[in-house]
Amino acid sequence: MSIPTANKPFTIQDVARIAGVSAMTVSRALNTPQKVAPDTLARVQQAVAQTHFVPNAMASGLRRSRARLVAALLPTLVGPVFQEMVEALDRSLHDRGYQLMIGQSGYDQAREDDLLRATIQRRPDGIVVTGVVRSEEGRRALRASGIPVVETWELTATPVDMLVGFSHAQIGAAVVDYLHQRGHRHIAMVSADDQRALTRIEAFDAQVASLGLSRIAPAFTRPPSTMGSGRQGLRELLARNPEVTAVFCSSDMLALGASIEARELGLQVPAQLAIVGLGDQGVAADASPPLTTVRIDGTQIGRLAADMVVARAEGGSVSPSVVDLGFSIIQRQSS
Amino acid sequence: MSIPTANKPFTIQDVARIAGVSAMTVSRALNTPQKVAPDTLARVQQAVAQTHFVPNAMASGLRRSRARLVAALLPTLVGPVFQEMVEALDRSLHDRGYQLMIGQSGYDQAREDDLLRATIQRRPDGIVVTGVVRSEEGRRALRASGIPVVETWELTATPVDMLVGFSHAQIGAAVVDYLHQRGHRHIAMVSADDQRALTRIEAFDAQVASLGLSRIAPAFTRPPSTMGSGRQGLRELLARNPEVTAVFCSSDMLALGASIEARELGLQVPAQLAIVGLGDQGVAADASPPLTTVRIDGTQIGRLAADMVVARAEGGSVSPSVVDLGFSIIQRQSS
DNA sequence: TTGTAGGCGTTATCAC
DNA sequence: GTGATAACGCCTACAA
Repeated sequence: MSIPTANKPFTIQDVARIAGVSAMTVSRALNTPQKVAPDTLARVQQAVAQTHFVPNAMASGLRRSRARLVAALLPTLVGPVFQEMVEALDRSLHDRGYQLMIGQSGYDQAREDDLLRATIQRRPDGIVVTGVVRSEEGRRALRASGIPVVETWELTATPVDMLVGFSHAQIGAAVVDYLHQRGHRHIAMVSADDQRALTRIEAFDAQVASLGLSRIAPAFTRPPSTMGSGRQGLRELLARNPEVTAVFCSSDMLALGASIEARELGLQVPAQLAIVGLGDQGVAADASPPLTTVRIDGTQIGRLAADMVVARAEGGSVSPSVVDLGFSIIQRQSS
Repeated sequence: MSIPTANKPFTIQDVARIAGVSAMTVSRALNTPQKVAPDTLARVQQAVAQTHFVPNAMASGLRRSRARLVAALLPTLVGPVFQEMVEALDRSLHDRGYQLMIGQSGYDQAREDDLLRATIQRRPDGIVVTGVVRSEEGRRALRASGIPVVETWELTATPVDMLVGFSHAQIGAAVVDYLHQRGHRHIAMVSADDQRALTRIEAFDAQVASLGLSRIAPAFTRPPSTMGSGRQGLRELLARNPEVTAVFCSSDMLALGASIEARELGLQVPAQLAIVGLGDQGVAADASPPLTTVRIDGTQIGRLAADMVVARAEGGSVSPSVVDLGFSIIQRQSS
């Protein structure tokens, strides 16, 4: 076997030469086989097979101004939070002949702008962003690029383009109401501290106040949200505020950790401590006790985002271009 | 604001015109700023800022035959198994100016070949595959492409190109030895049924036999490996073989589920049932009790794969081109 | 049904 | 230090 040095791969020209046709005919055989005579087609296919020719997508994308590629930008791949959405996006896009390209931004602003620029460079047919783009720089770059954009997982009055999300403020308030109705008077949060989480916290605190309860400062966790940080968060919270009888965790993994920690501390869930998670990504239902959680339909977000992006990439228009998907509280045994 | 139709984004020509220079000078200003006069540079930068110009990576990639892109192909993004590796890959590549593109293949053969082709089309500077490529078709396509390839997470006598992995057979045997030494005589597996898992099972069974123990059929789970399937797997296993005193789970999420289920069944871990996981991705250490697990250094795999791919993409050679990273059994309280 | 010419946006090369 | 030219590999438009 030869040393795998940069022996240039075959081009459409090479294949054409081997098949005894023009490059254009090879292109047709590959893209619109019905427009090629059967025996010509066979000769081309034979040459393609023989050379293992794979067309160069940079060249065809350049010529067509269509990359058949959609980019998804996520803060992190760690944890189950965005998996449903990515899964659904991937499936939907694949079915329509688009490839999904995933980029990780971290929860860091500079990194996000970097990634945004790198993504725009590839001229994908669409960009799906997790969360809303906050930097003016990033927003302008996106708009100037002319690429269809879907922001997700959050609402905003000023989307860059399209949006499919839900209200974190509503979630914060709804969870307070839910726990209050179930008799809890000392309720608190174990939460990440990203923008979406802060929005929930603000609404949570406001609702606590409007019900005449006293505000308890949340225990903040560092990203990524893991079982371990959930355990630590709950420990800190209860050390500081032992009167707490109910916690709302900003993700199911945190809630799972909190549940484990509660047991370690000798607290019965839900009798002595009620726990509510966020996301509902399987772990919640599979835990013991099964966790009450705020369900976010990631699959639906992914599907809608794919629909929107593809529609616009193919010249259609999308309406409504802003969708609030809402959420629901799934009651299980942890509360 | 204008309707976001396909108003063509600016090209390097537009920027050149605005800055009053040639396209070539803009290109230099962007790529080798030290080679242009300071005031020219300033004029170009001003024009770039004004237009929000972002260079077209398809065009530059085509011209340079370098995409500054590395593709990682994963069976799934669900679950923590490959996260460490992806995280490390992303970080290493980003630091060197490469972008990481992630593709999901599912555990499906046809889908994998599809994804391989789609990936080769983009002409990335390297491809990192999780697991070894099994289809002859896929292997040939990869070799013909001339793209540096790193297979990971597994060993094989016939790598496509480079490889950084570890021996699943050794793991299977080592876990049997470990549990046997700790006095267990009825040991079994709760396992996924992908190729790597099957290799572990085979070696596990062989070692069980060579120690004179009787073989117990594993409980198979469907991908993805979740806590829920771990719970179900253990339930099935114990229903069939109540004599089992130790289980080896093919991932930490399965082990976590098994641990939960054991508790539900009223079994003390580890007194009545020992549990060993695989992966060591945080959840193992954060569980209660903390889980004994076979540690795989995903970070190291990611880093090495990035090193290898970049070295080769930049014309260097890599040696050794096959690395066995090994594994270690981390003893915690579940065994 | 097939082929020829030209250009997508960028950069290597060589000339000034 | 800067610019003109050509070429990367493919496909649109048009011609045969």
